[in-house]
Amino acid sequence: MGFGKGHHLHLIDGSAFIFRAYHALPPLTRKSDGLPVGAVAGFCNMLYKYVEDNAGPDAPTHAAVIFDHSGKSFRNDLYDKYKANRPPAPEDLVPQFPLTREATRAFNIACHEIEGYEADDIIATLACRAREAGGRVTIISSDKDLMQLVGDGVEMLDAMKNLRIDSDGVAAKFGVPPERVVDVQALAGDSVDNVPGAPGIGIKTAAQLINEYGDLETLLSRAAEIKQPKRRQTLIEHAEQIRISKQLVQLDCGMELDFTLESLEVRDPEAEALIGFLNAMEFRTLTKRVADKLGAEAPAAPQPAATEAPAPAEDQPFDAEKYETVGDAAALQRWIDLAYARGWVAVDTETTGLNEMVAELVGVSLAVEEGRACYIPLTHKAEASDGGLFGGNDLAPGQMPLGEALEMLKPMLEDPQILKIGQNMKYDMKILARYGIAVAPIDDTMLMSYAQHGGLHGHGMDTLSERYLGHVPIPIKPLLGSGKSAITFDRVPLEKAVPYAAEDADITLRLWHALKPGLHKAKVTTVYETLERPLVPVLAQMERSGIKVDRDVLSRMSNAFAQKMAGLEAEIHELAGESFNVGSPKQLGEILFDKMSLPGGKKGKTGAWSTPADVLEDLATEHDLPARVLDWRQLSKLKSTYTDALQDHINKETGRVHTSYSIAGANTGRLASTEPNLQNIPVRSEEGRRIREAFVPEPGHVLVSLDYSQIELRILAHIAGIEALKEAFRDGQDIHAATASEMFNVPLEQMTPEIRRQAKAINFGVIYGISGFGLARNLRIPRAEAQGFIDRYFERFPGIRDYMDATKAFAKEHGYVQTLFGRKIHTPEINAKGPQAGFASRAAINAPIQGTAADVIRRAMIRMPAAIEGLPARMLLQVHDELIFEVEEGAVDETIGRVRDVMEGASMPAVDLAVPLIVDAGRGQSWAEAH
DNA sequence: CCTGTCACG
DNA sequence: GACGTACGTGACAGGG
Repeated sequence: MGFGKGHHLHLIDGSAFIFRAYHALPPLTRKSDGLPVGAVAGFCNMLYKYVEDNAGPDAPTHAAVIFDHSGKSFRNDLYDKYKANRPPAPEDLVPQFPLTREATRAFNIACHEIEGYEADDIIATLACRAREAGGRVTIISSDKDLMQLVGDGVEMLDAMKNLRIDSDGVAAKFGVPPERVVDVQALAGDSVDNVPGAPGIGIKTAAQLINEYGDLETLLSRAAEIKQPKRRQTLIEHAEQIRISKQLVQLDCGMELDFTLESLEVRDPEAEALIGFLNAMEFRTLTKRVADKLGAEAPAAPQPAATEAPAPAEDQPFDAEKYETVGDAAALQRWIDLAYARGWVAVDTETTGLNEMVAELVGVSLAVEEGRACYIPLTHKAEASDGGLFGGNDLAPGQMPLGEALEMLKPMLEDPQILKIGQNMKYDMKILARYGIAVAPIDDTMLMSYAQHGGLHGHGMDTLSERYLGHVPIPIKPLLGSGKSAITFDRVPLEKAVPYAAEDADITLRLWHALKPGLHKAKVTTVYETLERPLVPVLAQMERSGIKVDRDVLSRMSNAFAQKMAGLEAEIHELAGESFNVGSPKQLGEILFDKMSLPGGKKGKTGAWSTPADVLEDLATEHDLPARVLDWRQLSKLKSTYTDALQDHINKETGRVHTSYSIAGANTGRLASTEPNLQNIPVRSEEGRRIREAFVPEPGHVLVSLDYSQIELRILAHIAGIEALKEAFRDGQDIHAATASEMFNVPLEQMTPEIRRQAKAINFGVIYGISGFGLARNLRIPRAEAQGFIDRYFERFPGIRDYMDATKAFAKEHGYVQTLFGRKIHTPEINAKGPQAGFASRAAINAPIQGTAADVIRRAMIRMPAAIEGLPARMLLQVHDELIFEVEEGAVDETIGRVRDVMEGASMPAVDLAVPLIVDAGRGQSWAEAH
């Protein structure tokens, strides 16, 4: 069969697969002989996933995996320094290269490489030929060098981000259409491949020039006309170098191939060959999975006798004596070389504080294997000779100059070939970003723990170290002291700082070894790789962006609140007949329940009166004093938590407020916002909502807010399979009114706000694991009546009860529940008896729903930087179902369009929801207007 | 440091 | 049959 119209060719960039697999996995070795096979294992898993993902209606008719041939390519003849700054492949990866070819053939997928050419050239030639023959092409790679091929039936697919890149995507990245990409690359050059380009010209400028002059040759021939003297000179001076650069980046579409397009036709895998190979590699899980899939029997694998020990026993004891203090360039270079030899390094930064937007770098520690770690002190202060309390500002001796050390570390920290391992890497990334270093790629032990043990325990370093290494880390407290006499880390003497700092990196590396295999065992690798790890750089960027807050607006509100509160306080004291602290529930309770003998008082655990708002609200119908207290409390809350406190969070340098998001804080997968919490800025009361007027855009910009409409109810409808709910959502109905209509037999056109309100409360109750008591309290109706509502609800939507029962049963059996994307939320209390059991079972019912919604918006956020690249728009905040952007005035509509597309399609392609996700958008000169 | 209260989704 | 319950967070003030 010839290749032609209607055919679809997939071209997989094999080398990219290998390197990704290699860095994504710990250094696995084959049990029987110690052959390193980690990259092969990852490669096979990726191929397997690829085959699974591409079995659908859009399946390719032809496919091939293309590899780079070892050795030099024809480009080295053009330019001897081409790719000269690439480090050699890691030692333990080299023997795995031929094995990946074998693996590809075992999957019965065509596999090619040609001496003297790079994979990109073979891919280019095949893509051109397939296009000429009238077929479609998908290139599975994220390599920007391949983007020049896109267009006219050729697309790219970034398998890691699950992102399709078409002409528009290329244009968004390079600012020019695909056919002009080489021109831009020739000008901008590429530091990774060592393509020189034109010095001082980056992608932005290059695109601008190309768009102005049409193409590179025209530009170079008319370079004399360029207005900016610098640019003009650069282009004239480096014309030859730019032409060579173009040859370097230009892919060869016309090379000779020793095989035909036809020969790439997709073939079914042959069970025997594939299983044979996997078994020989001793990949037990994958062998079994493939065998199940192909309906064949997994051969008896050489079973290791050992039981599955959770964490490998540590044979290297912790020994602070072995940690090295790095004080000069030669020593630092040795550690950098060690990192390159391994391909990974654990990194930890020491700073002057916990606030990454303010703290200054004090030192960096590295670890390359268990027990082998160093600390590079950089800005430790000398101890004062007179023994003064604060010491001087002179630097302690024996430290490398900060600039020199960072200059040496930067290439390694940014090298895509070196995996940087950290515990809570967002912190270190943010610190280093302020010194011009963009750390990547990363692994994060905190997130590895969260992905596999969310709900079981905390994920801080101390907890993890004790649990998985049996080692209590050196506490920081004695080093820094506390209270007034506390010092910052740069004042800690080196002999104490080194053991502490180096140990942190050592622990992190050991945790990585201990936790990495567990990801696969717990089947949460995808969760970690698609929902946790890629969020780190996205959040780091958002937090560094911050949001502008108008201090004057807040300050005026604070004053107004203070005045009103003073008035209320006087009234309250008058009504009470005595002066007391209105803010003390204890004292207030004594006034209300002892002195005035009002009913409904309850005492808390401490024996003090409890005075929550709902109790005061009941009393307020009869008495003025509790009514005034409620007003006072609202103002007090707004003032102390928002209008006062927010002002203290305005960063001196940026004039903006920078929250910090905990990725591993909430059990369900939600983020949590701290210092300050920008996820609980008031909105429900009119008075509180005005606080949002203080959140403003920069001049010439607009705040844009996009939020998911009813996302949790939609997910409930999908998960529990409630036909009536699904239909209502598909028809775009008012969901609470539709629920009310169904439950109370009221036609939609006769719906009253009161009936709708009750249905709304029930809908939310269901998400929370409804109880008659809870609903009764929320709606302020008798418990029996509330129970009647619930019974009727279950009758009309029987799928709900089934879902609740099934979820509880699953949790009881497995000890966890799952979201649609595979996130596990552990429910250790589910089998307890006593009141905890009730809590645990409601939490278990809620977790898949809340957690799936959290996963959806995480996916949207991870895709967002690519989606808005090139637009003058920044993502600033996330509030669970809402994303807030700051956008230049002219780009608002375009931004809303792109963001909405990403958000509404965020579940795809992993989960195809049975209901549409709908996103509402708003814009304005404040958050109040935009929301 | 714990508890109560209340802001958000 | 009684008991106690809506899910998930973080910040602040009071009080020991």
